[in-house]
Amino acid sequence: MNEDVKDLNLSVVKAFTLLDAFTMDKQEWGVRELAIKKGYNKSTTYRLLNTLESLGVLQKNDNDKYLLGLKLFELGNLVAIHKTLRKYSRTPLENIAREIKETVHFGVLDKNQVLYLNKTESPQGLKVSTQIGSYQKAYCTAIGKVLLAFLPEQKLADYLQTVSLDACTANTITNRETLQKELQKIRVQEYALDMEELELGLICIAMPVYNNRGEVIASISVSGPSSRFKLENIENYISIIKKGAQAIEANIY
Amino acid sequence: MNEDVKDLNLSVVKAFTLLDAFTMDKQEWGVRELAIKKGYNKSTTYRLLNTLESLGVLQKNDNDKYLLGLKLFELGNLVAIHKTLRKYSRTPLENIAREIKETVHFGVLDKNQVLYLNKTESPQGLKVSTQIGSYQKAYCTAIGKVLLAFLPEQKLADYLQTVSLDACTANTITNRETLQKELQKIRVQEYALDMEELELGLICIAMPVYNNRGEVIASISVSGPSSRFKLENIENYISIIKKGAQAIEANIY
DNA sequence: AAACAGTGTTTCATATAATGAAACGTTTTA
DNA sequence: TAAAACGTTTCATTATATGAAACACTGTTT
Repeated sequence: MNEDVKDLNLSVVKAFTLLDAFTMDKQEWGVRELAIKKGYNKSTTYRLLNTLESLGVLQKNDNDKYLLGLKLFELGNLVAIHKTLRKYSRTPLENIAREIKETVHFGVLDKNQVLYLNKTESPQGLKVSTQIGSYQKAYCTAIGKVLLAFLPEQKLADYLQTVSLDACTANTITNRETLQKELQKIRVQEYALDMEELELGLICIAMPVYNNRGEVIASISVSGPSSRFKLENIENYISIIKKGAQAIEANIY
Repeated sequence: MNEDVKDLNLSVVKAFTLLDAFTMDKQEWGVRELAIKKGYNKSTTYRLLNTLESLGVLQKNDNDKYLLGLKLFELGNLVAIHKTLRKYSRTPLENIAREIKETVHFGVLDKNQVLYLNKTESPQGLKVSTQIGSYQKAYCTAIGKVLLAFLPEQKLADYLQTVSLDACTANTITNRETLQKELQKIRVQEYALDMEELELGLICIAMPVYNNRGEVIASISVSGPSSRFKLENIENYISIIKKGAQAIEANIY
């Protein structure tokens, strides 16, 4: 946590630490509960929240609870990195979803995790739902395994050394050597499968997206419940996803 | 500026003031230039930027310049308010754009300005391009005029009293009474036109989106260059946009 | 090659501004 | 009706943000 002890502005750190408490699962916070949650003094928390509200970073609900505010929406839309990727992935993802009728995700690797940049949800009732902008473990998702597989050798080695391979389901790869072999296989076949490795009942298939220097910069996945997702369709899926990947590749540098 | 003199955390205010310097037009900032721009001390600016970087709010470029970071992308995607609107506007906007082949915008009123929540760009070369999450003056845009027209009486009165009607082009409505009459007309006909009132050569048509209590909560617009945008097509445009508005209305509460 | 200008970075004494315990109003719950 | 729960304000204290100046590094100019 306190790695470098650089001389940071503590108030600003606290402010963003407070903001981190706002998640999909808990979108509303009162002063007191947030102070307790983060271990800050009530007064401090109160003033920070107040400050953030006056900046439009937070806004108050009817219940006097705080919510993330539109300033963050504004700033979030200005983030330059990956913006192009998001923009040009939209239509191809939709085309894939239309053909396969399952949820399609688009992500990159950031800080050794999968960062979801875009998605198109399945039109069907039973579907996967991931939060855009959220992170997920790389080693147990199809997208993540694709991105890991095509990582430069040294970066992959670093990852494999430092990552903690916790089991999410009984199928999760928790052994470094097994993972290494899996990644080798993915490099050859140019797609990755996630056979309920992250979540029981959830199967995904992912393929790489290349830039024009031949580097893998992103990945597309299709996810569905194991009840629908039949392995005999894989060849079909692959060709549809490949088409989408190429459509994205045509637009990026 | 210093309206209430509430006791705010100044560091946090400064941090966000720095972030506000990052715009579409200027996405990169160095320490020194940003310090000068905001009138802060170089050391202070340096430390704030450093802090923000360590939080992932900013990230460094190759050139040692700072860019908005992925933390903001993450937070921006969690902003609950208007999220539903964004989600359900996507497909209808695309359908409109496909039929009309012009850029389609979707926005709400926030702090008396138009906040753009979503868009689908025209497939044609010559097109309007607005930044999602950005704000625009209400009184000289079609979306804005629709949203003003259906504002509760008191709120509209407040707006008309306080707004400064600056001319953007020769066509901008700069007279309060003229604007009031225009809004009256919009209420009746249920659509607004922007005849080069914001920008020369740019014409827009906008229509309201209602919630199920009959209140106007958002607006859809179609924008195109005056060279293409013919008034004889208006009836056609109206019916296409109306269809889109209804598709959105079907999904929101 | 030396001087210079333009950067980011670090230092350190100083004063400002963030801090927290406690008290104060409200509203909600028992 | 008491008590608990919550947001808000106060005020003395001390922690910490501050800024001028020096430093280090880079590329440009003379």
